[in-house]
Amino acid sequence: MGFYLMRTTNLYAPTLREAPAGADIPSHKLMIRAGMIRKAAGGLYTYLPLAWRTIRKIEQIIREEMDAAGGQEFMMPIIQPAELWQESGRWERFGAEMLKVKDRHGREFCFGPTHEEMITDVVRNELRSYKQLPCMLYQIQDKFRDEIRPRFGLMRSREFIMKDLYSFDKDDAGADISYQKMYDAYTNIFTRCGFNFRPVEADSGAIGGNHTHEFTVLAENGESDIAYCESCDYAANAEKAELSPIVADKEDMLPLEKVSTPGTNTIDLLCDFMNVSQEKTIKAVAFQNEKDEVVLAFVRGDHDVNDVKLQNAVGALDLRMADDDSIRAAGGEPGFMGPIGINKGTYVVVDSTVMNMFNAVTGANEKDVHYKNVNPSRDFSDEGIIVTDIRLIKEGDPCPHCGKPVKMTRGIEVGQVFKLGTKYSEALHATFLDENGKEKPLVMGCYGIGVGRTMAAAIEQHNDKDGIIWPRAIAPFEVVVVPVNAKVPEQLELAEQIYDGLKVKGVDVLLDDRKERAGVKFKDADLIGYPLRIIVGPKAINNDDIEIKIRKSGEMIHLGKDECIKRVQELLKTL
RNA sequence: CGGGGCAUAGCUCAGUUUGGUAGAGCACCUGGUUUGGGACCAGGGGGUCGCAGGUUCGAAUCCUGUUGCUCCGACCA
Repeated sequence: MGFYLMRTTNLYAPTLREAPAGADIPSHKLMIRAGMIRKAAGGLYTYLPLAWRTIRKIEQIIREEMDAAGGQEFMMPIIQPAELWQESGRWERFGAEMLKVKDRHGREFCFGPTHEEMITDVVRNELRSYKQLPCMLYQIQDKFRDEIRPRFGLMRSREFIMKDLYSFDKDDAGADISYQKMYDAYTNIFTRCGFNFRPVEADSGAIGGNHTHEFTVLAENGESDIAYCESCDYAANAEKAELSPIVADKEDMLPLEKVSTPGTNTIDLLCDFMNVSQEKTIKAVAFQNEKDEVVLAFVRGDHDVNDVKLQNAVGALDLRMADDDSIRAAGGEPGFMGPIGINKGTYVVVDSTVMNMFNAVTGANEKDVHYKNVNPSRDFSDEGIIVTDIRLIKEGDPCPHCGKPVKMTRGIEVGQVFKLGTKYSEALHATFLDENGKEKPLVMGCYGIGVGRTMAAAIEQHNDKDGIIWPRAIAPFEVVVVPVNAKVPEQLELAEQIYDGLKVKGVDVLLDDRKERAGVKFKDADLIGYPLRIIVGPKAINNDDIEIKIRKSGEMIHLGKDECIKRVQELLKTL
């Protein structure tokens, strides 16, 4: 037929029986074992042909949806001049994650960890009129972030492929429309990729901005904790999920009293000693911000601190656990901290729920001493304390939308949509003239998809003990044709005929013509995870009995040569 | 960055305690027998034992330093 035969003998896909030490999660192990990726260094991977085919299919789906939503594809450099980042203030703020380099003249650059500054610079001189708006530009580009701890293969690598689109509108209403278009496009993309996913409300993080959703694939090995509601459509990243204060039953406020509580430096020990429930205690957690100032957070004993909320509450760039010396310097005592008696000027953040408590127990800032009958509404001076929601959501907490108990699950964040507002356009003076000739900053949005991570997430969600189970849309090949014994000319010829027949119909097909034993080829087919396998053996030659095996269900279909092509096309539609 | 672990053949690992000729399985090459779920037999290639110092007649093994990888905690697509 004149088609180039895509043969396994001509495919660089070195499969491995065992995964190298250090690959821990299924997607990482399987990508290595299936001959898809190889590691060059920590967080740096080569995409071998099978992986690259899948990457390109994912990219193609993204392109189609971005274009349909009005996006225009373009390309920016990966190396970016320091000046732009200094202008936006992120040269320092991005920190060590940004890989900085100097050219031969000593001029400073960075490897782009993201492209807000670049794009704003591109448009600021020539996107000047409201008539040019809205405008959406996107690229599919390598980015580099010098991650503290790259891990899980492509899930958290340092160099990674990302689609990023930037929208420019003349006002908030326009930006909302762009945001919604992208939200819908993302929904289409991840649906087409075969995911079980949820768009979740999220914190906007270092990138800035005020409204954002993360598109999260539900999977055991995800790095995000997701709270979601089965009664309504609420879903949020745990670090974002807001909580209303819990109202405790009213009690008479008893007089504040110090009690000796030797050795009770944890909530568990304290509750045992005092014979009270955790709900009657106030837990203290001490942090330090980037200026080494101490931030003391107080939540109910059975609750945990949400450090993202806390960070936002005090406007910190960075928070870490405080060391004991710093705690003492602030007037606290490790293990026995309380809000009463802390030095003025120290950040004291109290969770809203705590303020509703009655006759609670809290540390007295002296070793082996607690206060009892603490009534925050009476005993915590308003002066200098911050009262807000800093609590981490947990399973069973009331849904912020409908009040029903929420569920928790793990997820892999594969995409994120942001309303940036005018943060970057103001910093970089990217303005346009409106209908009245008035100069205004562009209203921006940015929208990212981690392409490699999307591939990894697909494997996390679709695998079994034998290997990968690709959704058809992003499989490296849709079908593999396996002559059981490629040394038998009749089998090879029939397999080639079927290959040609499928190829004519536009099916993405591979011929496993290796002169290996059948078992080897079957094992590889399962490992690599082609959605369909067509087996051409002696039965096919003698009895016109060709077998189609469906990878996902394991189902085996027997049919004749004449029906084969048509049936494969039908089956593919269901996978 | 903090805390643990590891570094020996392409991959998985033994050998290190007690210093004395560098090993196995898988993979690879040759020949033969096999051929519907990772075959078998015979032969073969392949390692400056992460790197640099030191101790010793002699170091994969002991000492010091260093680098890389990896797992656990704080960042993120």
